[in-house]
Amino acid sequence: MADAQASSAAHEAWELLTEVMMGQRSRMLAIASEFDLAPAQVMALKSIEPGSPKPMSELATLMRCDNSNITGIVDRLEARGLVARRPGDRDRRVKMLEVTPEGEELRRQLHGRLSRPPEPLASLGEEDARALRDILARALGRNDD
Amino acid sequence: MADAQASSAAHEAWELLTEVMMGQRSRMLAIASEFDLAPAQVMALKSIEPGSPKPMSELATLMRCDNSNITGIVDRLEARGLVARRPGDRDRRVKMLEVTPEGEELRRQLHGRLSRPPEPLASLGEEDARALRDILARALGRNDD
DNA sequence: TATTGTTATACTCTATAACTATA
DNA sequence: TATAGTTATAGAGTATAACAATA
Repeated sequence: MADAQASSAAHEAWELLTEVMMGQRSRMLAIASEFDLAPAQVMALKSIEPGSPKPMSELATLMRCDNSNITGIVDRLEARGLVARRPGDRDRRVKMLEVTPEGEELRRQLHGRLSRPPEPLASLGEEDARALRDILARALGRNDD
Repeated sequence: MADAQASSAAHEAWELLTEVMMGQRSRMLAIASEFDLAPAQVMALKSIEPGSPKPMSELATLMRCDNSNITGIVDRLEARGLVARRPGDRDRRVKMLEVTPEGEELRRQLHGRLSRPPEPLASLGEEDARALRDILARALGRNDD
């Protein structure tokens, strides 16, 4: 019964969180189209960190989609000069993805736009913002004790 | 400078929140495919509440997409017997969308799967869960004071 | 034999523009 | 003229299956 009580507050929190997320959908879409990128392209670009090339299959895993999709997504990013395919060193079947200088710049701009807290969070008082941060850190297992 | 401090905690909270949301993506996709629905179809079905028919244009607004997309999405839901188009009472140009009994049942099942808090939230202690709920309620303007 | 990435195919989502039937 | 919904079209994402090169 302690369990039922516990899940009630978590349940309500999840419903509110869902609402926050839904509210961000249009913002994300707007930012993506600002940069003339499809949402999947944004996700791919965010996933490839400068300085640490990734096999295509790893990108597929991160994006939870089939390898065959990645071919097209990377084709389009490569056509725009944002990422590049490089042959793998050991296994000649794999192709490593890396961000070009242009890609890095766009990535920076994207991050600048996406990392800004949306209205609901920005409107929180300092005390609430800190408490929220700490609770989320615990939820994600970033224990600071 | 109080502002810079304030946005720092909100900023960190937003980064953590983004992480929570990303973690839910595959869950959402999995649940959608469990019911043989595309993500946009899930969103449409969730948006049409039983007992309160909606014009197609209103669905387009809710889903942040063009009217023309809604035609196809509703076509497929209607072909599966989940929603129905009904002529508008006053303005004969509009078509009202309503959920069929089958649609209501599927909606119920969907909600049952989607409304369950995901791992990070479910793992929170009761005190954190309540605090999280209250902070999110304030963030969304659900003031209880 | 198994795996990485590609290609071919088919379906869904998306926006734009042109169209219809109403208003 | 303007609006609600459709159709036509084109581009992008998605999964499946078949394939080439490599392991």
